[in-house]
Amino acid sequence: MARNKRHLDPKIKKEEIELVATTLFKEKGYENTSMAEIARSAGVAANTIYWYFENKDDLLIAVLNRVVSQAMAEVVALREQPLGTRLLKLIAQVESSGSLMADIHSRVSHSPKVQAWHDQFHAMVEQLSVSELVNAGVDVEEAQLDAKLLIYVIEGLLAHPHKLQEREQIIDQALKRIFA
Amino acid sequence: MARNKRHLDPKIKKEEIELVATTLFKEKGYENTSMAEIARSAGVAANTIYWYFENKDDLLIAVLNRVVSQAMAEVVALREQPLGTRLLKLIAQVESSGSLMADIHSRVSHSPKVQAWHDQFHAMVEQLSVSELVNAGVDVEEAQLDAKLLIYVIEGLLAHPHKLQEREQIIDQALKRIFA
DNA sequence: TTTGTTCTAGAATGGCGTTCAAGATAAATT
DNA sequence: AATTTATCTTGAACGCCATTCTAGAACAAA
Repeated sequence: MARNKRHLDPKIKKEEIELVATTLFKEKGYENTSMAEIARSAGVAANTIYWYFENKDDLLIAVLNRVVSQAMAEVVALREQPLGTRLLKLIAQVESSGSLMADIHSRVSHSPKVQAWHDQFHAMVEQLSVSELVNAGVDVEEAQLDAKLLIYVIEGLLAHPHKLQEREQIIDQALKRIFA
Repeated sequence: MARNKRHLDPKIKKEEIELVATTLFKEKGYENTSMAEIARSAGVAANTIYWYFENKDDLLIAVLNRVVSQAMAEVVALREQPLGTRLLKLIAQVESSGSLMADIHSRVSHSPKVQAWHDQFHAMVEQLSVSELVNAGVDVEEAQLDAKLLIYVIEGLLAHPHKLQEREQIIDQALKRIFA
């Protein structure tokens, strides 16, 4: 017993755990997914996960990096499209990640690492938004503030359920107010 | 043993539990406060709480009602003040409740009751915001959308740390954009 | 005095994230 | 080829948590 599966490439093992965790976190949310379940789905013992990740929050961060980098790639492919269209697409993307974004916020107070990830992510998004706004003709000084407004509106849209049409209306309104 | 404390007015007992829970939830957040700790602080056995409340989420709802009704009273006292001032005061109020607002969002997916409370609370705040905006001269049709924008911005401010000055700037900017 | 309702608490349950100790496997060194 | 070392894997346990079970105490009504 205590059979070892070293013959399976160990680099794939970590990958597999991240992949399974990504799926489960997206489907059922962070809190509703137990380490035991992740392990079962990945075909390893529960404590094996702890060889690759310090704890559950670290696994969450790995999942987040994975999800964000993929989303970024898909959003970059859409440059040339108008800002509103891209925002809606971005929101749809993030929304397909289920409650992941909400999960981040609820873990921020528990884990300094998640906190750090969150802050950095916010800074990045804010920077991107500012340059988008400046590009679109907003005064440089005000772009900083407008970016925050826009981000908070988007977070609100993500955190609360909306019909697609409602979402479009709200985004339109936000842009209209900013570019009035 | 199994000494009973009936001589202490039982209506005060429930009150005491709610009061202690309010303090602890505000101080340390919902997830970081255990039922055992609440019970200890209230001077009862852990399971006694379950006579008064179905579960921890129900206790949270009782605490929320308590906090909100108090906050509402203090905000009403400020009518006559301009909208921006009142918003800042409101945010300061809510912020003094620690991570309570964030805790709601993180419990919404776990408890249908918390979900219902959250939805109702949102509807109420939205209604109030709409009438504020209409009062302040915003077109009735647009007030609906602007209210959502405003609420999401406020939620964003609550969910993320800001210096007082930053907060004022962001609120000013939001109002400026809406009333442009 | 008896009966019933309201309340209390010790003990147990089951689930969770996490740690421990004991190995198995494969690679590196002799 | 033999031995040591580093890398992995695991069953079993730990401590904490929300919650439930069961027995019974306190009081009110009959």
